[in-house]
Amino acid sequence: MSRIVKHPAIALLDSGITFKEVRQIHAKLYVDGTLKDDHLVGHFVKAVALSDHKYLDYANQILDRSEKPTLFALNSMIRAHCKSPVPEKSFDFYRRILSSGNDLKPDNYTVNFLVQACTGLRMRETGLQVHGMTIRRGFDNDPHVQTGLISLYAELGCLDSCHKVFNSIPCPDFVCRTAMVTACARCGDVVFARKLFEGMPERDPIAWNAMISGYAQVGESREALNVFHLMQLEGVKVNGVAMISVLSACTQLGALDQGRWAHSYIERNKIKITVRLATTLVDLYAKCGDMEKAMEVFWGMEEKNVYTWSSALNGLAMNGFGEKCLELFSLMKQDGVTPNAVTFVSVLRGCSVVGFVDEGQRHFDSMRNEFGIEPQLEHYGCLVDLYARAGRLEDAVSIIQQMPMKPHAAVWSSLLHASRMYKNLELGVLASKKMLELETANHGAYVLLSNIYADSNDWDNVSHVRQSMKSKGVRKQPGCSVMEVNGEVHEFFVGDKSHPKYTQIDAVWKDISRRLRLAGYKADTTPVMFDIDEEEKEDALCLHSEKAAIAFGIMSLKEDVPIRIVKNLRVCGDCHQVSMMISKIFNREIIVRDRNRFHHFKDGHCSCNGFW
DNA sequence: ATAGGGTTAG
Repeated sequence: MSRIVKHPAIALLDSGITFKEVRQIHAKLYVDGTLKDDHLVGHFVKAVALSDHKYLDYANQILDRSEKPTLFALNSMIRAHCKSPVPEKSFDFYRRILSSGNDLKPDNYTVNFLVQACTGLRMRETGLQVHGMTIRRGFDNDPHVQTGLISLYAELGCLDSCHKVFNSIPCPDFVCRTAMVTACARCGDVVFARKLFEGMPERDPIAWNAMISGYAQVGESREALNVFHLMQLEGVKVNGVAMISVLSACTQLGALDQGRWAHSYIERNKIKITVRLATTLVDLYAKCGDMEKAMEVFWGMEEKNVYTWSSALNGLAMNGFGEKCLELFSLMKQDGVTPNAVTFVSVLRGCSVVGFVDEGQRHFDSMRNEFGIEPQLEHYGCLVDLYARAGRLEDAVSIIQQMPMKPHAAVWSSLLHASRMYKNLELGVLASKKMLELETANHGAYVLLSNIYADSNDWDNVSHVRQSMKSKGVRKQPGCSVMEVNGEVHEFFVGDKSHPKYTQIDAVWKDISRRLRLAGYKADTTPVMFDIDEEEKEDALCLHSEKAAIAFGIMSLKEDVPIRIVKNLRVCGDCHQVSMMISKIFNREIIVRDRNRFHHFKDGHCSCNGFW
């Protein structure tokens, strides 16, 4: 048997390479006879196939010219396809192995890549078949395969199966345990994930990252940051991947100071700023309301991908800079970056916040016509919102009637909000009824419906709505505001008195109320009627969570520091008005991120111009 | 000659 020496030209293919170069190398190898050796063809096929998904078809052509493809070459094709956009093609090459008669037999590599292909496909049946096959062929004791199966079942959402596989392994190594930590966290059992993590005899940086991202992905951002601190205490080396999860936790919390600290940590420790990491930074600053900094990072990036552009576009739309969002979208296209379905959600929202109906419609149409993207439910939702906000309620209704899929509650919710804003009782009633058909327990729909009736002084119906709400036992998701002061995250719940400085907050709020009343403020009582429980209403000190947060901000932050609040629900009309007034009376900038967008309150105005 | 666990946008 001859020794296999890799051709130097093949080594060139390891890094990013243009198609032209691939062809040149191919020609060279053909001419010098290298491709007569099937083993070397295997090398070449692997190098081409793995260097870029775009070259997969070409790699296949090379393979087809091979007299007898080697198992290595076919495995390489399976491997390259299983992480491509078309994992199903992996099975074509598996069939080629099987149809080669006795010449070739699937080995542990083959099954491992097939398991990964199933993971990419997220197809239960296929996954189960491949699992059965690994057992039949006796590869279910292979640690790589076992770990792959755990990841597969996690992707399928079958936590039970993950446990079965995991429990069948007598002594799982730390790679396998890490996969299991991720599997549990993704499938919703973050408590067990933590238990496994704590029980690991050996934890490398990847295991730590799995735990941090596990918490970040289920929204337990504070615990994610806690684990990150533990990681540092233990002296584990932190890398860029961990920092992505850390930044993402800060983003969720709206913890700008901690996010800034993480950013400087990255720079201090010379952690390589990849496109992904920088994109996360753009998202961090955008979602913490510091759009200037977000764009500074964005423009500073040498390489940007569709995620990067989409983050920036989303940030601009969320922060109310609709026109800038649309300008940036043009630049994106000029730059040759192809927008995808996610990008269009941000673009359509950008149009929405500035009321550019026609332009929004044009972009919507361009999805299919120019980019071949079939608009999804979300896009129709944006379109309805676009027309509804602009007051074109009838157009919004006709879109809902004509959309090719069943409208979801959010679509009706857009119409409902707009109906109230434009005082269209009839449509408001229709929208809330439709909304409640879809989500019987939607507190917001009841509140808005009752507000609509209250607006038109229809008190019979107000009490009717109220009763049906009670009889159905609808409970409000408790309002919660989060605010960071001196790098510490404070949480405020509606009517909650547990904050250590509650007494002081209460006193400050009383002072604020007094000055608001002096300035002519009258409480908007309609939302109050339904936004709070009986018990709370009797309590003179009841505050929506953002009011408590604002009071705490005023007493804890210097005057020139903006008060930044993240809220889990939409801001109510009363809080919105109060925030505008406080921004003027106290000369404070208040930045509230609610469920959907930002409100930048300054000098008595809000960036949303009353549309939210 | 090849393989398993962690990461970004709605």
